Amino acid sequence: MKPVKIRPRRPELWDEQRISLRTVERLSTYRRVLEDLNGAGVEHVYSHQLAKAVGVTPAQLRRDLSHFGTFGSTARGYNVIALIRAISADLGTDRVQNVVLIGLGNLGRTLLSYNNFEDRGFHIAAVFDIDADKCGKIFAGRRCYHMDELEQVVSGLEATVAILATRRTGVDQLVTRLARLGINGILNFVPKALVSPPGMFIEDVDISSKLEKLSFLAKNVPRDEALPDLQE
Amino acid sequence: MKPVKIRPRRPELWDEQRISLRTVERLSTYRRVLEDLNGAGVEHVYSHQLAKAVGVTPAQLRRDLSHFGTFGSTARGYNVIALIRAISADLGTDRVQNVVLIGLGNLGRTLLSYNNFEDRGFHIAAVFDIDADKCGKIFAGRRCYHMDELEQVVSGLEATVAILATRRTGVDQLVTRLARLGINGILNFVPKALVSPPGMFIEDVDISSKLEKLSFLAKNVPRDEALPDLQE
DNA sequence: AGTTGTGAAAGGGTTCACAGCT
DNA sequence: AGCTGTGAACCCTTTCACAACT
Repeated sequence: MKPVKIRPRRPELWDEQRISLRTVERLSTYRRVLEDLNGAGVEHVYSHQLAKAVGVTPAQLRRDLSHFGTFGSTARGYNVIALIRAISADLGTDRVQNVVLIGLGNLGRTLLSYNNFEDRGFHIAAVFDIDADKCGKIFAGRRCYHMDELEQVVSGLEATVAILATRRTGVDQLVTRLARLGINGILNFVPKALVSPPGMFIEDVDISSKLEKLSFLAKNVPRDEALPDLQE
Repeated sequence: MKPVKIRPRRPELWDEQRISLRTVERLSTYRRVLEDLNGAGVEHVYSHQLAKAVGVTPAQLRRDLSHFGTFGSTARGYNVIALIRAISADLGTDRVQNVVLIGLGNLGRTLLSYNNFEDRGFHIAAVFDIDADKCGKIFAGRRCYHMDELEQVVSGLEATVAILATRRTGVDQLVTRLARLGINGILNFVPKALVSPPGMFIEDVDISSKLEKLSFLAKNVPRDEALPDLQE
């Protein structure tokens, strides 16, 4: 995975500031664990404590954070709330973002009623399906629109991310349609390798693939090789 | 991500055969795309063709495959069916595997009726929930068992992988219970950093985290930096 | 004494480029 | 001519280890 050149908040770092996407992924988990600590009333945490709780090395945690600024104090470690705020700001989840959901099958409806999204700063603002029977009906408080209304509805939402939970047929055209609407990130549940237009980021969620990985490990890795800290 | 020492099928390669887990993950997608090609009647494929279809470089594809044997012919490239068989054998999905599903909320029920698992060689052989109201009832053809029956039911299944779709409370104890039952792989949908007993592999599926990654990219990456081939 | 942030080193993964083959 | 499989080079990521600090 190539690192990505980011647009830093402080212009003096503009040139050649590169962040690994792995670092970004870990930021999510850091924040989630920090929320737990905060809920438990913890105010300050040392890198080795937080690192243990998320399953990384202290050095990696400190390195990851150092890309975004210096948050720690030598005496007390990291202020939990301040660090949550800082990570949220970097991820862009410090304000609620509208996302669009396409496909209201079993999976789509489950995602729609998945509270975790709202908790983490994402609001499913509109839902779409091709099935005319579903359109007009209300699902988890949202009226379902027909795919034909996509352009019209989405343009008013300022959404940049779409969740794809449709069947395989026609997804490629759908992706280009979304790109034209200003969507530049897709969370893809369709088990198919999408062709991504320039400027579009696609994150695949392939659950079967994870099962296959586990199957491989169960089959090939001797018990004593399996380390407790194996992380993704 | 550390590479993993595997138990090679050919003993002459025993010492120091190491496979990157990234390679294993890609194997899944190779196979999926190969199935498509096979369905379209394609018999042979060159590395550059297959690589383009899955979104990796030809060199990487060849390198990945080379860890498991030599499958290609200089003249005709790779035989599609033979390669599917070889990858399936390596992943361990050449025979159907029983898996266990724990938690029958919205998500659990969706996973239960998700055909993709069966298509890819995984059979959900038993489902469990704590809710006494659900137990005894039939969901997608499977009787729901109570968590108390876990030991009794699972021991007869020869399952090595469990899918966790429960609430957060009590998951850690659940993981150790599963470990004692011979489960050594967990597909975890619970948004919590699990502590993994020795010998246990845990794959987290954190959908919100992927949204956060997309949010970061949308916010920080200049349009012209977003490459069409950005893969995970 | 014990922590953070970070140069430098080590380790791991990807790509290059070509020998060997058809 | 054009492919595969692979040593070697390159690049990216993680870890080490320590100066600066409280």
